[in-house]
Amino acid sequence: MKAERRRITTRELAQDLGVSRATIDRALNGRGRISEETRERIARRAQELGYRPNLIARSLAMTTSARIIAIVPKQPASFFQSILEGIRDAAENYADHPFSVEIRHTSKHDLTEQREIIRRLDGTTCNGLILVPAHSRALNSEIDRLAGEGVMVICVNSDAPESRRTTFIGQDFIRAGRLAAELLGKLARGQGRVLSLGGFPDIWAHTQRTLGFVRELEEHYPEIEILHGPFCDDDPQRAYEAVRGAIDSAPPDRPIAGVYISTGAGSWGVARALRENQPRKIHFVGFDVLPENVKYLRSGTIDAVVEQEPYRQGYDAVEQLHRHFIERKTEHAEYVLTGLDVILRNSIPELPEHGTDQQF
Amino acid sequence: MKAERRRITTRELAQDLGVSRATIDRALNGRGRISEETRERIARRAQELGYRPNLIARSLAMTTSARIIAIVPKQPASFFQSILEGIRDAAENYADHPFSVEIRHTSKHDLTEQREIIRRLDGTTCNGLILVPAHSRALNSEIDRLAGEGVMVICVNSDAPESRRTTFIGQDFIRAGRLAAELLGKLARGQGRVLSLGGFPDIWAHTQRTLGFVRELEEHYPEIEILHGPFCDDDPQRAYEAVRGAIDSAPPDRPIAGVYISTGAGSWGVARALRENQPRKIHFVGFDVLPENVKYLRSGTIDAVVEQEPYRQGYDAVEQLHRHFIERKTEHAEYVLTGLDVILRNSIPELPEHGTDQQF
DNA sequence: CTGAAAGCGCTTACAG
DNA sequence: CTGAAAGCGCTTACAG
Repeated sequence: MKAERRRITTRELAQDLGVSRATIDRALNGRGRISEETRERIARRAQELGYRPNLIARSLAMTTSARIIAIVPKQPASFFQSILEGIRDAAENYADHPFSVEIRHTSKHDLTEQREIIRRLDGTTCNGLILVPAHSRALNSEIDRLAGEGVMVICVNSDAPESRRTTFIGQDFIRAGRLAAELLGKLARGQGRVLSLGGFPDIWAHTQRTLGFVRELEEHYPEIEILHGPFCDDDPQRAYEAVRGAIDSAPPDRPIAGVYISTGAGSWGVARALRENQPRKIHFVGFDVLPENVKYLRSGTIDAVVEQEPYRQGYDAVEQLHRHFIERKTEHAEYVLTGLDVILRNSIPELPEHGTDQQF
Repeated sequence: MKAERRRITTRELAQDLGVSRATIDRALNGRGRISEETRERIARRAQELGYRPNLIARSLAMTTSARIIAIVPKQPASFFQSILEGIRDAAENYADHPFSVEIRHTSKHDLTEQREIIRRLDGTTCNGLILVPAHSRALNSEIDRLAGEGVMVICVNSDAPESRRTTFIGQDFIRAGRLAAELLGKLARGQGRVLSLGGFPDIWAHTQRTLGFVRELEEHYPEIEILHGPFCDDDPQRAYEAVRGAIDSAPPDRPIAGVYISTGAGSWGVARALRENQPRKIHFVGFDVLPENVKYLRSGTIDAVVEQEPYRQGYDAVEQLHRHFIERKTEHAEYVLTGLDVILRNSIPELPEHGTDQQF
């Protein structure tokens, strides 16, 4: 890049020190028997001469491969497809390296099924695990067992924050909720009643977003009254009913001015209820660029969604594992924050290729 | 990744066909003398057996290196720093490949200086060029000359659309303008007068954004009246004065409800004028996450900026060149669209590390 | 027009 | 505890 001199090789380093290249390898990569004295001498000299291994040569020479397993739900396809593509593209990118990514599917985003797969894994069958945890706590013991066996576990999209997973890759959920509140507050001009709906009570992403949402309104839009609605899991139908109920039972002099829900699939349930409530305009900020949500964004029923870049989450997870196993980086950020994008109608270029999951 | 069988090598392919590996290489990589007949036979068989070269082995073996030159302005640092970091990080990522990226700085984003550097380049000194064109047309003949000599030219951040550059990496400017209009229209609830200010008349990014802005308002917010203001180049002071003038001369019964400007540096000039106009709230959507704009986002004077992911633009430019020279991909998208993000106060995690350029 | 052989910078049995 | 040598899958002079 800069006018840096050609990098030094193990051969030159070996010659300089009067030892063999095999010894260099043992010293620098901690393999097998070597006297502490020579190890240290070699390490120091390598440092002095600025030795850095040629990673592609290493990759070409290595005989054993790091085995990564990624557990990804099949449904809802419109959401997990993007994470999957990110994982696949990154894996293909590293296809020539001693590094393989195998994908295991669960039928849906379900704790029991996910736990079954993880139970059968151990430190001899894989070196790394990519996971979208279906529960914020219930997988901790399995994750911790794997971590104890030397498996590097990465949580993607949602987190198991108290487990021994190495890294979480995804949204800063608190800020995501705050962002939705900020926009909703602006659109409502800081006035009126806003209905706040929950997702799953046991999914970290959902609870944290609502926390951020409420905090932001309280701090910056004190005149907005928050109407706390029920958890709707990730179920559009329940979200639909909750919104209908709130609209119908609101006193005429204090109507609903805005709606919030902390989940992507719930968002289009909310949107359907609001569409039926035309022509009264109720502001609504949801989550995730799902095909159903895009439809309502186009028609104006959804003002905006906050997006989390699922493709990049998948891609970055593989990259992080590559950095660990191939580049042998030892430091790993606990949080890799991706995607906190406000998506409006004009943010969407065209319909995503994959179809929708259901006829809702 | 999947349970794909081990990839076939040149050695096996050669054995299968009863030729040498050198011949395989000549056939597949179009090097030197080879009879059309054997070339075709080898190509067909390679296809049948699904041969794909091991790219890291290739990189390790190659003796000549692709030379990439990137021309990046030093000022304004707060903006170009990010592009530069993207370029540097990507280049470092490929440090072991026969692929070098050299950065040449201009002092500011200036046509004359930029053209001087390009004039001294040719097909023997470099293979690829990364450029943030300082003019939408005036560099065309130099770009075309380089393209004619086999240099792959990539425009980043702004475009020279009628030149023979291979790819433009950056925003869809029309949509960026539309997005700003959509948000401003929503915030103003489709009512009132909106002042639209220009940037440089010769920078593609600026003119196209304003085009998109005007179209969106006309199509979706027909009741908004557009007040067409002057070009302010990229000068905060001129933007400041234009806004002051418009506010002062607006008739009391038809005040300014919103402001738009198509440039990032202009945005903080607008914001300063609006801050002085407190407490009347005038909506404002600008461009780019510059430190000065972040300040006004925090205080609420700027409602939002539309962001273009400069880091990624730099990174992707290097990656595209790598794909061409190392992976030898022959197809290249003419447009790689990055960053069309709406940034609100809560989108910003913390102040960027680098300082500001001037005391404005 | 084609092939045999050396080499890129590492890792890894194998021998001592 | 240490070294000599083969090998990863390509490219590239060199020879024919």
